[in-house]
Amino acid sequence: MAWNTERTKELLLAAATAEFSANGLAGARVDRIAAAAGVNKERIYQYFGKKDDLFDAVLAAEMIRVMTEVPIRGSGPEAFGDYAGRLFDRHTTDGVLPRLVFWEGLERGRETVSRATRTDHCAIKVGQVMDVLPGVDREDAADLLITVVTLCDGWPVLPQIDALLAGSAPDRAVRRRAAIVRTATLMAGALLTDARAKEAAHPGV
Amino acid sequence: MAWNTERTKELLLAAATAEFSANGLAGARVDRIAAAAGVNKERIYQYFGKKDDLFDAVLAAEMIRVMTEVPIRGSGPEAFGDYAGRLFDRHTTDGVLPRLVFWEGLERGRETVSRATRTDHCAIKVGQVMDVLPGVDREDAADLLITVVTLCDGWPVLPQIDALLAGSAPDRAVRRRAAIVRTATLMAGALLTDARAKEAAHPGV
DNA sequence: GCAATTTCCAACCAAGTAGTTGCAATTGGC
DNA sequence: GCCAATTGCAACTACTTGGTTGGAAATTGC
Repeated sequence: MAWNTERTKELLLAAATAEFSANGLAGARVDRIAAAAGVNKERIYQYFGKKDDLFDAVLAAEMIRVMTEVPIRGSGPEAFGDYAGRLFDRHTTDGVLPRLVFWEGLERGRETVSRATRTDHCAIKVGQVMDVLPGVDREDAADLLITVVTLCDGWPVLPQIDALLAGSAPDRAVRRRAAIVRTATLMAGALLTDARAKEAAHPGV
Repeated sequence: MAWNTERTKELLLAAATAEFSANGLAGARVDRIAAAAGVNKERIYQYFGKKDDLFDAVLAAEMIRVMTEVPIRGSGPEAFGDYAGRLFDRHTTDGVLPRLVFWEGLERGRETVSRATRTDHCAIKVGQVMDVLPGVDREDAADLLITVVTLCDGWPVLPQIDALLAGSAPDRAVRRRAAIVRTATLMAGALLTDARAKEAAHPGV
C-alpha cells in the first residue's frame, strides 16, 4: 500500500469529507479521519498541514464536484428553475456540501472563511446565471443565485422545519422541491421582465 | 446576590444563549457560561440539568422571543412581504436565533431535535400565514413559511456568499432584504391566485 | 439574631484532544 | 537484491472538557 502518495491523499480527503460533514470543523476528530481512511495520522499533517487546512481542501474539492455535476444550462426562467431543481436533488441525495458550507459559516468568523466559498467559485456561477437570463445585471443575478442556493442548501440542514409538511419524508422532499423550483422560476421571470422594461425605457449600449 | 433564584436563572440563560449562539452545542463551554453569568458552575446542573437541556431551554426561549417580537399581521401578499422584511431585520441586527437553529440542525440528528423547533411553535406561525392569505391551504402556507424562514435565517449564517454582492456590508444587507421581501410578496401573491382559481373551479364548502 | 437555603470556592476525576516523535516495516525503481 | 522514500505503530506531551463533591460564606424570612 505504500509508495502511492496520490491514493493516500484521496483516501484521506474522502474520509475527511465524511467526518467534517458529520461533525463540523471543531467536532471532527483527526484520529477518526485517519482510522476511516485506513491511513496513519501523521500523513494528514504531512500532506495537508493542520486540521483547518484539511477542511479547506475538503470544502474546495466538494464545491468543484457539485459545480461540475450540476451545471447551469439552457436559457430562460424555466431553465433556471430546472437548475434549482437539480441542485435540490443533488443536495437531497447527498447533503455533504450544504453541511460543510453551514459549518463553515457558523464556526468561522467572517474574515477566516475559506477562499473557496468566499468568491472564487461562486462568482463563476453568477456569470452562468447571467448567461441563462440575458439582460439581467450582475447584482440581480447574484441575488437570485443566493436565494436559490440558500433554499437548496438549507433544506438538508434543517431537519426541524420539514416537520411542518405532511406525509412521508420522500413526499415532503417532493413538495419542497416543487416549491423551490417554482420560486426560482418565478423570480427569474420577474428579473427578466425588469431587465427588458429597463432596456426599453433607456436603450443602452 | 444570593436568594434570588429567578434572577440567577435569567443570568445563566442569557449567558448560555450567547455562548451557544457563538459556539454551538458541542463547542459551548459550561465554564464560560458560568463565568459570563457571574454564577457558579453547579447552578447550571442544579437548575437546567445537563448541557443539552440548557440548550433546549435557550432555544425555546429565543423562539418565543422572536415570535412575539415579529408578529404576522395584516392581510394580503404585501402584508406577508412586510413580515418577511421585519423578520430579516430582526435576524440581521441579532443573529442569535438563526445560529441556534442551524447549530441544532447540524449537530443533532433528525430524531433528537428539540420539541421547540420541531413543530410546537412553528405550527402556530403556519396558522398565522393562513390568516394573512385567506384561502391558501395549510400545506401551501407551510411551504411559503419555510421559504421565508430559510431565506431570513440563512443570511446571518452564511457570511461567505454575501461576498457575491457589491458595496459595504450595510448596502449588501439592504439589497438582500429587498430581494427577500420581493420573493415573499411574489410567492404569496402566486399562492393566493392559485387558491382563488381553485375555489372558482370547485366552489367548496 | 436564628435557621434554612442558596451560593461561592476550589479542587477533583476520568476521558478525550491536536499534534509530535522515534523506529521498524514496507514498497517501488533500478 | 539494494537503496531511498513512504508508511504503520505506539507512545507521549501538554491541555481541555463535562460533571461532581465537600465545606464555608452569604442571604433572607421571621
